[in-house]
Amino acid sequence: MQIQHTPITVAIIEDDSMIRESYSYLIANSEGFEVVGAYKSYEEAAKNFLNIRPDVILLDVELPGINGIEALPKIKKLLPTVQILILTVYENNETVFDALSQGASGYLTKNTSSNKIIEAIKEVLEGGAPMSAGVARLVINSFQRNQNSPLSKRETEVLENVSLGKSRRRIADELFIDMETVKTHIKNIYQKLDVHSKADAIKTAKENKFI
Amino acid sequence: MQIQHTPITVAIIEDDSMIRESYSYLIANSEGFEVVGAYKSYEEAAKNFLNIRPDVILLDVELPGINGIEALPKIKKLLPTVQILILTVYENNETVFDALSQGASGYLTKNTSSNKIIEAIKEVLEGGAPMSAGVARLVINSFQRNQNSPLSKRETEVLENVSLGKSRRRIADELFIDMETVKTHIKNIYQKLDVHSKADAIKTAKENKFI
DNA sequence: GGAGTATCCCGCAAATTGGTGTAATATTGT
DNA sequence: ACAATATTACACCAATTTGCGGGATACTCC
Repeated sequence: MQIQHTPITVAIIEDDSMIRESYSYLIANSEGFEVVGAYKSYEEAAKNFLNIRPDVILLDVELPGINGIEALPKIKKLLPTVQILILTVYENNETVFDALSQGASGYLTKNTSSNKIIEAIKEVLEGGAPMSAGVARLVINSFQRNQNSPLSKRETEVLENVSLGKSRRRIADELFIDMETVKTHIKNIYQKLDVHSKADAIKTAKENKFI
Repeated sequence: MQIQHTPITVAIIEDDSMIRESYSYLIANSEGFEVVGAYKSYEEAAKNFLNIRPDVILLDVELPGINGIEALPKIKKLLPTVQILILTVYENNETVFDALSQGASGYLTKNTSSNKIIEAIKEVLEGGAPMSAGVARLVINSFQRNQNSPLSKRETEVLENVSLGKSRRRIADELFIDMETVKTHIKNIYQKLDVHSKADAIKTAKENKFI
């Protein structure tokens, strides 16, 4: 029941006309919101973006022509300050992380309820990052270390430095130990991980979240 | 208004008795929830954990003795399936990422409203990852690439592979190009980033989110 | 007391790295 | 269509790094 001096302007890019229109209807009928564009492809949207300048864009991933992920950086280039919310059925690792790394500020799956979408639009404009539960868990899991690492604390530290591209000499200097010690640690790391090279050690360690 | 056959059991570790008791009261008076322990330190909690086995733990970061971050892996070891929610005033990068990498399943700041805390407990048990808006944004920002990278697509690809510890030969093989080409790319990368070594290139690129 | 961790030492062959050039072809933006 | 970038490739060189083999001392935790 608050007075909105300037309504929040929203654009939608979604190829399914049913979904597109239902979102349009939902948002247009929410107090303080205005739908300033609804398009079925990035190409169609791009023609009008510079005139309409929405605050928030709801973006589908599976689109004809340029898909949502590819569209993200292009949109950001045209409208650097716009907040982009992904709205899709895809909830697999790769799509989520690609979208986030390309500049999405939020990620909702299509089973999200109407009022949660409205909430999400408000939240993203207040500096939040709305995510569906499953997406949030994916994201958080990506940070979690394996608690059962076979590597000791020091070994983990050494391998982390190796993964930053540092040479043994440099690691030794930074950890205030002898290069021979670093050598021994790496030798032991290789043995524990059953690998025979830097690259394989980093790969195995990352896959198992030891580093 | 649904029937809870087995209430959700919650434990709280929080040194401020005011806050601890107010959370206890709040949760104990919510339908379907039971507070099975409220402690002012990890040490105190650890004595009782194996008997009470809560579903969810609300954990403060600033604690006397072992702090919340250090307590996380210890709790996980005692109770591998428990869901831990961090509840704190700290919202800086380091604390958030430390907590998540040590196994926290959610991160709430202390200005979170009562019913949002109850929501968060439910959410985390349903496989979600409740976060305050600011924390969510921190987490999402950590994924975002810099859109103004001076590196070309191929150069970025090469540098990513370098950062995985791969040798030039191996990168060449995997990208189906000559090793000399990889060398040229690396040469150009060094020039663009104004560095003279692998480690510095990776460091600069990561700091600026080029990779 | 034994297992694991952390530290340091030696030697050696093979591979990798970083620097200096040059240059053809392809792609992209205006 | 032109200019700038990007991508590809080649040559020569010195220095450094890497991975593997062996062995040693000391400290901690259970």
